[in-house]
Amino acid sequence: MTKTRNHVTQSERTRRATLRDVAQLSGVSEISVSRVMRNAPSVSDRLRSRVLAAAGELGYTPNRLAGALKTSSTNLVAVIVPSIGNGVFPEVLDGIESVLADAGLRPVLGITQYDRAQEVQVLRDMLAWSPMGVILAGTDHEPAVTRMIDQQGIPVVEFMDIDRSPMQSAVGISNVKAAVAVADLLAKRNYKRPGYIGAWSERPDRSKARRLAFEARLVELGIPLVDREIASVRASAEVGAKTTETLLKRSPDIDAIFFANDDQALGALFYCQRTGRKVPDDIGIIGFNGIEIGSTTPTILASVVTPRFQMGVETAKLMLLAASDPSTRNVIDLGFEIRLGESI
Amino acid sequence: MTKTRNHVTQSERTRRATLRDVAQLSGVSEISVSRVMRNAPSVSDRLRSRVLAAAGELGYTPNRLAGALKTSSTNLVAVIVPSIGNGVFPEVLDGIESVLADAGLRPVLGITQYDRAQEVQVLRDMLAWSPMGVILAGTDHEPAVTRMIDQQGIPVVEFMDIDRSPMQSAVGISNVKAAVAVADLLAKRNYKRPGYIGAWSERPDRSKARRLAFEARLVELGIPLVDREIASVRASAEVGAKTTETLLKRSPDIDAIFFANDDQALGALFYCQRTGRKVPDDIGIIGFNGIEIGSTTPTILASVVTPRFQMGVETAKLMLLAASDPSTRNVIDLGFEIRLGESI
DNA sequence: ATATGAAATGACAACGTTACCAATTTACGG
DNA sequence: CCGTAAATTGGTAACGTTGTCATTTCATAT
Repeated sequence: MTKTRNHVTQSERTRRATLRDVAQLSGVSEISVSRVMRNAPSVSDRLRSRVLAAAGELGYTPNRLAGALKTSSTNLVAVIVPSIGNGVFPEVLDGIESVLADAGLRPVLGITQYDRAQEVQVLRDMLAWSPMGVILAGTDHEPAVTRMIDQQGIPVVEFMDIDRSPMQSAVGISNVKAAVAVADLLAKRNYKRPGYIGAWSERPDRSKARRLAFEARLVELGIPLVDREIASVRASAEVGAKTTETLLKRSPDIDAIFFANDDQALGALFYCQRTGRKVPDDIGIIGFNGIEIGSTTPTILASVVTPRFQMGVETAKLMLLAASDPSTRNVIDLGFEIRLGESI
Repeated sequence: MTKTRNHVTQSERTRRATLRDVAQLSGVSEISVSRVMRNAPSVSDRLRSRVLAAAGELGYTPNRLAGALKTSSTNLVAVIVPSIGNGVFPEVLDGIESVLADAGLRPVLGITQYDRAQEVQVLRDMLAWSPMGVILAGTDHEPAVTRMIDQQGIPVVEFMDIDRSPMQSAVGISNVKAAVAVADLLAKRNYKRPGYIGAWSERPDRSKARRLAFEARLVELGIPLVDREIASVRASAEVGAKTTETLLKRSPDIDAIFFANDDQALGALFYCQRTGRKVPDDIGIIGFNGIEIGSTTPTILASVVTPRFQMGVETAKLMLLAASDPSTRNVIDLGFEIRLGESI
């Protein structure tokens, strides 16, 4: 037998145990240890228990780098989102993780800061780890993204909106339908002079598409948009108050505002109350996403409630499905619900 | 030369390009290609450009599984948190990611659901990938966690609280100091009958430690805690309203409540206003974390403001430091600030 | 007992990369 | 133009695992 190591260095002591160590201690072959660790079939109980004992004694942990190299498959899932600080993504991520974890898969996180070029770079970096799949936010990506994923031949699931057709599968809601529904609601409630407020963190096209659909519908309804304001910073309640102030100063006769997110909408709600405007009598407010706090405010915030956790769950489920059947091509519309609240 | 593949299968076409492919196309050795891809020194410009051309043509991406196996080092950082749906962790994670990304490192995400046993399991799973470091929430872990990390000999940084001594390094605030500060504030504002409200998502000991410190200080100040209520579900505004109702029904003479989180505190604030209790005249409310919305409410929420993003940033920086100098042992107290607001 | 097939076990060669050393080329002073 | 050192290039052997195939052991029917 070849003596690979003929000098026992200090690192010898702390070296991570390998299959070989376990095999030697338990007096079986390496491949048998491998089979035991993987719960592969064709292993006798006697051998299994002997191996497990040795593995326990050595504190052996399989080295997935080696295993993955050999099988060229990992339990890693690349999850790339625009942001994670606040807003909707943490909740979606929560749903994703909960399903992946049960399936023994691990999310590897990438954040793009809403920058398409960064998405490409992050994806490239992640693909070097041979993830078994990729989860992306939105359906609007650089061509390179599609190309790289196609080349790897792994499943992709896109979550958030389903207004454009996805690379393979997608889970989300129709932002267009939501925008139309809000416009219809405003008309039904007899608002005549609607406005729109968004923010930087709503930059991607799904938000723009939503706004355009909103404006188009308003025109159809005969109550065209009076004015809009898109903050150039991340959405927050503070910013919501500021943008509302700006918008109302410029167009004081606006009688309802559709916000691209609830943070701004709440800020606006509080701003109006502080400045003596009656909501919804003087001005109607409706937000987007249906964050929890909005349903407990003294004036309950109207909002388009999106199923964020469930979106994550369904996204991950679709990933599992695609893993077992690569031909999977699904688009799941989770729909939305309008919480009327008391602000509209 | 050995012909490794003598049958060109269909997969041959889609097979991911390897060093060998690039080497053959560019007419250099594999090791030279490796050097070019890693920007290793001792490569002539001529060779470099030839290799890069070939790599580009083949769409070659290095296989990190192989590289990592050989060097037994990765750019992966295991990040294990109790939860991610809402609350403080997304913001910390945001800070962590922003620093790691700049350093070319990737967070691999693990969620424990506040379950210590799960933390062990998740960590074990992640260590199989030989991460270059581990980031954990809190300083209270199963002995197995410490053991496994020690055995791997990699850096750990614990973030959140720094009241117990960390395995290696930690970044956070002192929950004990914060609790004492709140108790002192209540005394100074002449509250006499304080209460405490927490929730399930505050389960770990850092929250308990905070509560105990709060109670102990109140005793010292001669205004012992009147009553407390710990919701057995995740914190939310809705739950905050409910727990407040329960607490005040049981102990109607409570004149101030310290909440373990701002979600519940906001719910309580709204609940009191809805039910005609004047805040802070009838009852004082102070929360924990200082979430943004609390600073725009008509009655600004008093809260202990914690530097969550910065906590993530400093945590990741410490990880980088420990990566270059494994003997790093730091404890960074980021401190907190009390936003007095208008609710206390 | 013996034949027969199934179950259990093992030997060996990869997977794609990089560390380590050796070989070759280049640069430059005398 | 030569010798020497530095810079550049390459050969070989791992890293720790698993797929493939061969070999051994075992159970069962005859």
